[in-house]
Amino acid sequence: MRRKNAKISNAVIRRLPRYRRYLIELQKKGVEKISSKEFSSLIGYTASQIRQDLNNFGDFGQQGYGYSVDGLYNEISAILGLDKEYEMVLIGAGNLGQAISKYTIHIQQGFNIVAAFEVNPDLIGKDVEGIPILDYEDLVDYVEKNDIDIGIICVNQGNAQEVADRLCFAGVKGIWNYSLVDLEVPGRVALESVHLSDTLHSLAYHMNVKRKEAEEKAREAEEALEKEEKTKAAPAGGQAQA
Amino acid sequence: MRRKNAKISNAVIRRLPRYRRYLIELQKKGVEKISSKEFSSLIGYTASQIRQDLNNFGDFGQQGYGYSVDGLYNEISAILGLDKEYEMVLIGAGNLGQAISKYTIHIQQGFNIVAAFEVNPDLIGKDVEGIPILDYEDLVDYVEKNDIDIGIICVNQGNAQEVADRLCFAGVKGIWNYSLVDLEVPGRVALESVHLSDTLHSLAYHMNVKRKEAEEKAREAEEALEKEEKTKAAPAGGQAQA
DNA sequence: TAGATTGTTAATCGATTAACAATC
DNA sequence: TAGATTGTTAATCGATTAACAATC
Repeated sequence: MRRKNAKISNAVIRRLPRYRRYLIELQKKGVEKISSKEFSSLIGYTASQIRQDLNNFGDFGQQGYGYSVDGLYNEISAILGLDKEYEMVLIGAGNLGQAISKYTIHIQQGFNIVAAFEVNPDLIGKDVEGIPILDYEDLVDYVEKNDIDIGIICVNQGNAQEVADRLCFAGVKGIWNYSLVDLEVPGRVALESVHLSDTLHSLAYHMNVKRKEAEEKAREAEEALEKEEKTKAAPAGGQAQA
Repeated sequence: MRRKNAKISNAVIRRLPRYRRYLIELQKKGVEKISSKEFSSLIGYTASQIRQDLNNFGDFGQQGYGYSVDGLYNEISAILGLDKEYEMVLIGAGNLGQAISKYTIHIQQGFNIVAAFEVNPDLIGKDVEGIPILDYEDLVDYVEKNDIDIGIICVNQGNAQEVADRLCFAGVKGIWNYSLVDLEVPGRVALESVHLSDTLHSLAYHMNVKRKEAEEKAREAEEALEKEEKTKAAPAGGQAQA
């Protein structure tokens, strides 16, 4: 199988998990093969885009046949690195941190959260579904000794960069950031930031656009109605166009 | 102030909340004005892009001066609709739902969560920081009677579309979706999906790319070293280029 | 006024879509 | 083989960057 080595655009990468989700659904339904055309009508990307995307990584299909659902699922999983295991720590065991951890433990196979870290003495010593909550001061030591791959940052804005610095110093390979800040990390560390409030603001924008559209439409309908009534009031053919 | 009416691309919209976050930081620091060039070095977009983005909505700047930090903050907030209030309900009061609600209540001014809905009888009748947890069967009725704007979906995959259907039927204007599914909603309803696992998978991909890059580099360094040692072993000037 | 910086048009770059030859 | 569908090249579309005239 041929591999291309050009840099893959981020737009493509963001689509891969979605392809994978739909492939899981197809597997559940027992579907064995799918053409780019069928996949297109399911997932909403053009068939052309699907073929282009996949061909960034190899020739996964077969002319005249399509793509094997199992095969494609395995390929995409491997491309995303989901055939590997990851050791993770959580920093900030508040509501959001605890929820994200539970969510990850239950839904994400291969992503193992092994410890949480806190500054709050009321939480240190407790646990989140079996994950011990340790003292934040011991973070660097723990990450180094236990070869942690990923740090999940769920602390408040002000401390997020300091947490990231410690994690990078201690040698993590990736950071999953839920704080509101845009972190700075060295080039060797991968960073994925989930700015929840940004998504809410984007939602608010789109709601307002739709509201304005609806108002505009209502206004036009009203005008049309008024015009009609005027026409009715005037004698038929009264005001000619000329 | 002139307003353009062409459709704004989604790429622009996604940048607006980020501009706003940086403007808040500038306000905190007491900065009163900023040029697109200064803003660029802060936020990481090009000065040209910043001016283009803002000019989609109006002439917010002043030649020879720059942009007023307060003024721009207010404009962007208004564009995003953050000068309004929103009534919200949560559907699915599990770990993630509760955490998202608490997060939203505490951090997002203007977004009011007024009720949560559950099918689990152990949760119905309890509350989340003062928000009552009600019976899911009463959702439509409650949304209609209380003019709810936004529904937050934090239920499991299988039920998400059904929840969305009920919310849309009851008349919400927007849905903030945390389920794993890509929901179908009528055109009049705004939808923002936060696929947390997709972001984790994207992180895994980038980690693996960086790992491969590092391995490649290490391999090259080793080869270079081997070559050097061979050269050292051979007599100086032994193998000439000619 | 001169200098600075915007708003906006033009040029470039990149991503998506269309078309079709290759091939199963 | 004929039909179907991929892989890939070419065309189009859209977004970003550069350049500069307008103007504070």
